[in-house]
Amino acid sequence: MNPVNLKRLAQELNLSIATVSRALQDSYEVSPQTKERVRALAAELDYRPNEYASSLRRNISKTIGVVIPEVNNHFFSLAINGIEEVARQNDYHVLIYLTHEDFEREVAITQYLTGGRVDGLLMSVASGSQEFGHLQKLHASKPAIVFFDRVCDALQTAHVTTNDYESGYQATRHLLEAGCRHVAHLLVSGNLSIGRMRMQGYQAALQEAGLPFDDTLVLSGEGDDDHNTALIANLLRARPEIDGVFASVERLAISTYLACQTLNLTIPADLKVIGFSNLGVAALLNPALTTITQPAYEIGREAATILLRAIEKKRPILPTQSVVLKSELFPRRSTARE
Amino acid sequence: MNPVNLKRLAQELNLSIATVSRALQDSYEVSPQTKERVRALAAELDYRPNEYASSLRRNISKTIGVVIPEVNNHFFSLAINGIEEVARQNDYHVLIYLTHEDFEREVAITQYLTGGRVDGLLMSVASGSQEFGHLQKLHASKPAIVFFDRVCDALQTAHVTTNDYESGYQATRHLLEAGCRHVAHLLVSGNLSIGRMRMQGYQAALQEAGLPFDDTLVLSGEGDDDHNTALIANLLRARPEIDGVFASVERLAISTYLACQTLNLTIPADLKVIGFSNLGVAALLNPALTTITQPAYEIGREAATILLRAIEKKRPILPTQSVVLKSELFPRRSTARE
DNA sequence: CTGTTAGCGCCTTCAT
DNA sequence: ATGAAGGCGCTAACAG
Repeated sequence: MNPVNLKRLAQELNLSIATVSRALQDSYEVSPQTKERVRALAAELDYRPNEYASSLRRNISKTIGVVIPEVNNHFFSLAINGIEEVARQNDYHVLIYLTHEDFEREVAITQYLTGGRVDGLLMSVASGSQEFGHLQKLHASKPAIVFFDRVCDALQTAHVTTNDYESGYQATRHLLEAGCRHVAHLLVSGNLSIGRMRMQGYQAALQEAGLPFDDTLVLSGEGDDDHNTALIANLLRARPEIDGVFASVERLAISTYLACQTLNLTIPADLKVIGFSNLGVAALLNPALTTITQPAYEIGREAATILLRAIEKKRPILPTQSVVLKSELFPRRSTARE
Repeated sequence: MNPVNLKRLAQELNLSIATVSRALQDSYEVSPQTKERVRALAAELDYRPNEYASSLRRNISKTIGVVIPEVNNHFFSLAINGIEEVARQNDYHVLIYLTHEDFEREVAITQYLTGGRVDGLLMSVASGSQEFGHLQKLHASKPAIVFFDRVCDALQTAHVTTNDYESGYQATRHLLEAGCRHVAHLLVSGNLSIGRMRMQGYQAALQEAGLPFDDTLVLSGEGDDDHNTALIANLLRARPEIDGVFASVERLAISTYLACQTLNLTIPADLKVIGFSNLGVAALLNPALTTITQPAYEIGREAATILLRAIEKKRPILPTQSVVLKSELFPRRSTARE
């Protein structure tokens, strides 16, 4: 059984390969009758073009890559959901790579990607990344890049983010208004743009309330969950005056909850907690956890849309195309998927 | 600036393209000195092979596809985590496709994949899929397929599953031993293998306890979360004798919880609930939710390992290579990622 | 050990 | 409206 390719179709129809190719692309310079004949046989034999050949020839892969820290996280899951949606609508394929917050892996992956495998890239940088030579090299090599959530400012391209400064400010104010006077702040990494923005919001709210900024109340939780939980427990034990916690990511909010369990602290009676979270259900299951939810699905859609549009138009992406979406305070539900 | 390809390297080194190619593949029939010269220049120019050309020529793409219902779900997220891990270790790329439990999409995706874009496929079928002609056609066309969790028996290949019958039995027994006499069962779809197995375990436990199987206590929740929650609330309202619920998937367990809230029922005082869940944190955040956790990460690793091994050896996958892993009852944590 | 040659399947001038 | 021919970048068989 011969493989079903253009050659085979051409032979069976007594046409040239070129004509068959054109017919399948619905070229205007092929007669309607011929088109019909070609299409009929293609359907009958279930012809599928070899996309690798096409990619090689046209230097376009119809594939985008998604590079994120992890997928086991509602924010990124929902974002992928949005990305995949847009990709499929435009007949693009989605390759996925996980950095696990590890700089080395991120570098390895970007190298892996230099070489035309993808037409574009959607990326949220790892918390350990401080240096961006690998991204610059990649960007120079070809693919368009759009950052979402965790941004890299060193590249001349668009970002899709949320109003992190404002959210940090509002979250902190929420605690202050509830009567807190010693608010701790938990963040993943001071390297990350989102961490910095949220922290600035936190500082602004404190300042506005006439409270001092105490950097010993700021904790950076970069390890695994158990480690972070222990760190938080230590902090709470050492500083009993802490009456509020603003967790800048979901996992730290949960670790805070667990730390409170071990210390027999009740939320929100003993300690008020507010945290970023896209795990809508967790908030529902435990109303004591106050949350800020990012529109993750929309972020994914938005980022993918900008990327694909730029690819199709073969135009570089400009920073001016960046988009800032709004997070939702105290949401009742996680973002729906469609 | 010329593109950096084999031709370019060959010219600059006064070698033939073939020799350069061989040198980069560390072929034994190239002198060490030449290899070194080639490697040095390749590194200097940051040469990256064009993988599409290579794929075209060798008819191997070093890419696998993952087709799953959704990613915004801890089970699948963790599975992807495991899959990506194994793939990267073996220098494979991972394409991802979401069916959203929709049969039509599943068919469209499989057609999309017929044509050599992937060497293999990892798949968990959509709940709406009852007919598997699309999968058989795909399988016949080329790529190796391994099913995980939601299996398709119609294909002659391996599955990676968990001990669903046993888990269903144990979950139901857990409720019976806690004194329940009217245990409802919630499942996604009677079409799915996992649904059937878990239900059989449920029935076996009832039978063993001398209780009748009442199919009006079995609810199939195929809609969205709000819809399911309403269905469950209706059931609980109409049948106040229900004192236990066995939810066969996480989302239904959560919907049960929400339904109880609207009815002012307390778990576990008024109603005992046990559910499959990979959302370890949710269970931690609400200890009233008793859970069964599948080793999702290991399932992903296992499935990917079987698939890649078969691809590398160019051997068909046999049903005898199937693996059954064990779910964990009442776990303290979700499966770690590494 | 190295080079020459012939494609993989597809697209795209250029010619008719 | 159709065909012939060349080449995308790489690999593999065959020479030497």
